[in-house]
Amino acid sequence: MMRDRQCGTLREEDIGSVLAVTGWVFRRRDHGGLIFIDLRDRSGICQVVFSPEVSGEVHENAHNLRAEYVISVKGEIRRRPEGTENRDIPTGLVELYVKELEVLNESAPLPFTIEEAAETGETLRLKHKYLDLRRPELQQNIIIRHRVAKLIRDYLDEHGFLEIETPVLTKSTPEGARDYLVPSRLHPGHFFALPQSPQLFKQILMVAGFEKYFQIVKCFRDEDLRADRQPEFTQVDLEMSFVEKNHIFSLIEGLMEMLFRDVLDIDLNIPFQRLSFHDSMERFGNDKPDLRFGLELSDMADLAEQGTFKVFLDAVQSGGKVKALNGKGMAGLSRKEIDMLTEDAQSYGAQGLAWIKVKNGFDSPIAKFFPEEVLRQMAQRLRAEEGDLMLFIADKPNVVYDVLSRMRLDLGQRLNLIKQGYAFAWIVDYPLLEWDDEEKRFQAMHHPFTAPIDADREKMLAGAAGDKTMLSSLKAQAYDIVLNGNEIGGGSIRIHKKTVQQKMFEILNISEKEARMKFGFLLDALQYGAPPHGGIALGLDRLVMLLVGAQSIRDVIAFPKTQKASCMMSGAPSLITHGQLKELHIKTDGNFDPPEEGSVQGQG
RNA sequence: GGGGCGGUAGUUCAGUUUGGUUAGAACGCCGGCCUGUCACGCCGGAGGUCGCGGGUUCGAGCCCCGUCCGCCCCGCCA
Repeated sequence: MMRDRQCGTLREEDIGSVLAVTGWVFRRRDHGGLIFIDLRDRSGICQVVFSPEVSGEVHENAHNLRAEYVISVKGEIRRRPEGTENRDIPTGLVELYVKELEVLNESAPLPFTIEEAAETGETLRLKHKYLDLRRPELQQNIIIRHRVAKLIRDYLDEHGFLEIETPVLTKSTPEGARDYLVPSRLHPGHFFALPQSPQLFKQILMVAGFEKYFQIVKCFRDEDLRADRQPEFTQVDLEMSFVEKNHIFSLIEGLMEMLFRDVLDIDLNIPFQRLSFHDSMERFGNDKPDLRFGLELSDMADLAEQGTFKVFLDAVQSGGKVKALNGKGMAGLSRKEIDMLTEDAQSYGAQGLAWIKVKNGFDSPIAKFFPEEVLRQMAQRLRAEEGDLMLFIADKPNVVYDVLSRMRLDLGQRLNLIKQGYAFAWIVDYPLLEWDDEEKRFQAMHHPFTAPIDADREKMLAGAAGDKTMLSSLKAQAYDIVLNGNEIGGGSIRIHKKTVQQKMFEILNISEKEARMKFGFLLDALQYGAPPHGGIALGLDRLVMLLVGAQSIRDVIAFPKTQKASCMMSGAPSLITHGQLKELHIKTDGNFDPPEEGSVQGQG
């Protein structure tokens, strides 16, 4: 080892010892006489001192040190002179007086300084990700990510789970997201797909009798990116046999409890609250509510019907909804400010925004359409008091939910309602199916292997595949886990009987031939004694993002991709040679000018 | 595919509204001075394809058209 200790570990008890440390020159303060350097390694920083009184030669050489040079220094640990201690850092009571200096490597001037990297444009940081990652904050994120993964492995191991790998080169399944495809050289015209998740394989592992499987695994989806979505991301994927959803819930609750205690020293309240999909939509407008604050939606349809405001009446009569939020203390808003709220609502898809100020009675352009008593009941239902602003959206149900759920988040922020902390919830009783108006058929809301709730199984098996009302009413044994308004995982109890699975395909209008072609291996497996089973997949990137308080999962992924799914550092994706294309039996249709054989590949 | 914001020195930004002399600041970098600093200080210096292409104009960082890249969002995706 080139060093005796790590920089961040030096303490008072080391005073008098002669030790070697290595690291990067973080900051230098060259006084001409004395030279101070903050030396940084993974553990932290310590101050090293070059004094001509210790060694004239070493002191002379130290003038040439620059930012991010990698050095090894050896010398005596001394107590800092009284009054010069730095109480802000753990090593601040001591310093290393350098007797020997070795420059292990020099560094070119940096494109951005390590300490100010956080304020540097992301393009540049992504291009030089190795420098961005030198920042203590980002390094901490990656270290915590490691710890989380390690804790999860240990926890699941203790609970009898086996980590089993599944193929990365697998079969394309057109359901769900767009696949990343990999051409097969040995099968011209054929393609592998990178897995969107190991769904089918983990179910087959249950049929194989492993009972408890897990994997921390990369998944791939060729869809557009967001701050919390990358084309390749990591799932904590698990599956269990002989379980009901409650078993999965308590397993995951125990896991979260352990993680939050270990990483954040926070005691979570378990079990987490459960909310049906229906209630979540009615109360919060979406199925990933941020439960750190109230500001719930209230249904106003019955009261709206007692007035003569045409927009409200039309909405109710055409099967829509009228719902409202209470803008606490917002009655003082000017007309212009309310117009801005209206613009927000419109940008979220609403036709308009109706409002009533509770201020010396009821102040609103639409107040005249309602009897005083109805207005009072509206206020009562919203718990609106003098000084509040009632905000209404009337439209098709999905528009009302969508607009108000977003306005709820906006107002929560604006009114500073969002409390510090971590609010978990299970969202349960999802509809099994979802009508796809474009394709005029039902889609599986979760995926086609999700079982209906026990109470609905017979109804599903007996019903006609075209019975829209019946099919819409079926509930699934599917569940999502939500944290502070983020979906961090989801899963279901699966169908383990071939007859039910076949019925499911029938409902989804997938022919037997088509089902065989796409999922034949699963159907085969299901007929040989498949146990009841179910599981869940957690988004590791999002979970770590929330644990470290990052704004984007890019900050918890060592080498993330840009919004256009390219890697600024490596230049991927890149053109390939004619020879490579030919070997794969692929012709591209554009004039992309692939590089010639043997030529150096361009960097984007 | 669509909407919004951004791209000017190594970096972060100002300058764009209203086109006009030599495009500025801070930090960083280079040189000098400095023995208790910790964002060290002081003095001096270098550093620019104003993302790229085209257009309008006597004249474009600024106006117009196109295009590329990054970020946020919708669609998409669980």
